[in-house]
Amino acid sequence: MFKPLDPLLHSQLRLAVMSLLISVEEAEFTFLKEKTESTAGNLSVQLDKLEKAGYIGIEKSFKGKRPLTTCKITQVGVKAFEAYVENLRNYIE
Amino acid sequence: MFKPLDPLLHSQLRLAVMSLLISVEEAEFTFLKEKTESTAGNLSVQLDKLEKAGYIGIEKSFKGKRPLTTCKITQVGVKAFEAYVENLRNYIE
DNA sequence: TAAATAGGTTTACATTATAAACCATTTTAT
DNA sequence: ATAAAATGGTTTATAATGTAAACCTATTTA
Repeated sequence: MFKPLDPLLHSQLRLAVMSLLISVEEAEFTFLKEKTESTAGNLSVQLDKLEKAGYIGIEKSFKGKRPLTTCKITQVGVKAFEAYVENLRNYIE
Repeated sequence: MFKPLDPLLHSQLRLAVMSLLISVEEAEFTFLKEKTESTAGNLSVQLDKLEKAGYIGIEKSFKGKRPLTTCKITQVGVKAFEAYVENLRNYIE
């Protein structure tokens, strides 16, 4: 009935990030920060967790002279997100 | 876009409890415990929080000689649950 | 009458989330 | 030239949260 909800995804900010990343090729740190209206610190920490879980990939480069962090959802991440949503439905429908 | 998710409802166990209570006249502690597969301690704590928020009402009585705790969702609780679900949709759809 | 069960509550602990503080560099203003 | 502000983040300290273990009272069973 109530399947466990992946704790990594059952977090407002991480869920918002995954929600953004699932519908886009890739996204920059600042884009995610604006869309989620989070602080940089919080976002940084949560992106790390998602990366360590293998849900997203993070690439660091430069845009001009400025550092640039680019995020991309992985196949593992897509699967996890879909499973989470599926499980969640049992709670809210 | 991403409206804040009521922290009181964005918790696996509390959400499961609310999900059960919303579709039933009232429910006993032991019923909720079985359906949610939670420990009694955890359930007790979470029910307290829901009650303090005014999302549920808790009545204590006796069934025969045994203590009986009965829970019932309030109108405030119903509203909060519906708002939560509505907000959540932006994250998962 | 001792032990097990029922129906919980309290509390201690571990995990988590969050923002404040920080860092390196770059741009703008003076 | 240089001080001040802005950019693009990361680290870390603290608060808040979730959870189960330990506990409690009463009842039933052996």
